[in-house]
Amino acid sequence: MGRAPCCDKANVKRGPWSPEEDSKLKEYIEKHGTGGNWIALPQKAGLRRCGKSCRLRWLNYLRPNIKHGEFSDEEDRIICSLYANIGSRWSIIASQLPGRTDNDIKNYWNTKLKRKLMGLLPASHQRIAPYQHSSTQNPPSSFPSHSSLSSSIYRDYCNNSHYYIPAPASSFPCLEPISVPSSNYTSTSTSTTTSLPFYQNHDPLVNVSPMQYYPTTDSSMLVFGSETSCSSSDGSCSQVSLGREIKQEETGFQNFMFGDQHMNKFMLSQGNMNHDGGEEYVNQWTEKPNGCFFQTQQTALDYDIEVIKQLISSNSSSNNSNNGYFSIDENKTGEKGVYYNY
DNA sequence: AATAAGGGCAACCGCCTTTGA
DNA sequence: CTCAAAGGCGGTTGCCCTTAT
Repeated sequence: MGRAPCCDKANVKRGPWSPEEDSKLKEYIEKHGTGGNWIALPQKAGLRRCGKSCRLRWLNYLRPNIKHGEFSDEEDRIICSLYANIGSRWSIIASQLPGRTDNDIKNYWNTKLKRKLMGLLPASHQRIAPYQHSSTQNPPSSFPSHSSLSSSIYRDYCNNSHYYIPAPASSFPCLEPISVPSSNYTSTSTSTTTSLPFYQNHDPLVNVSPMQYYPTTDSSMLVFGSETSCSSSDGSCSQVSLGREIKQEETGFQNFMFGDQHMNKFMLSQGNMNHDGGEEYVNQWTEKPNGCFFQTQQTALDYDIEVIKQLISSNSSSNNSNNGYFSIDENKTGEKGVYYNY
């Protein structure tokens, strides 16, 4: 026994929208709004369409300020950065690109950008990270300090130093912090569209999914690695681990374990200007009693194109219906979360 | 010129989440 | 608190156009 259909499929028109239908829908919404009820809208607007279809048509095509056409390098960069961190969360990615719809970005990624990354970028244009360890090397035994990693790498990358081979202008110039609207992620967030800096989890010791980034009740922190649901009454939280487990022996800072894939590090962070106008790099990792790491400052947004490539590869080879990026394992529960302030 | 193959994109499908009665 | 309806989202499909043979 399946779910009841949202509309009478036999009596609704499907397929491409005609200009007449477009103008009817547009006119109706401009005059009356959506009324908060898409299901009832088509009838009121005199359309023989499913409400969902109307919604999609409006959101993806008819609503004002929709941008169509070529994506800029800047947009490419943002898409890649976010994809590297959160995977195919198109609506979130779209929220960072004014005028672009999730559908647009999804199509663009699947048809062009992915190919661009996988096929057109010559190896010589891909970044060579100085800290990238070989598979025979032992991973760092302890959590690294900031100075050895993010900030210097970021500067080097931006300056096209010997650590990095300059990328073509059309690929990925120096990256900058990206924020995501907090309202998307947790019931503890406000309804405003305040943006939160968007960080990759670096804690190798926990069962982690970079897709999870929740503002906590402490507004200065983000929690990674676990889906946190807090009951409104007592404030207690249960956490459901969503990521695939990271093997203990693969706990190097720059190496995540996603399924069977080693992932080179990538990171997003936030610059902090000091009084001299220069950037201040004071990343400090502090382990809390509960095993969570806190980073007090971080300055670089950085990722390795290999990360994206491997994500693409793992996606395409995965049988997981959940887009192959991260599977939700609801049977796993954990107490650990990783907190970052910003 | 005809046809096949590939690419691009709008639209649909179905699942999950949210909302409100 | 429960449950159904609606909204939202990501994955997939299928049509149309372009390019290659």
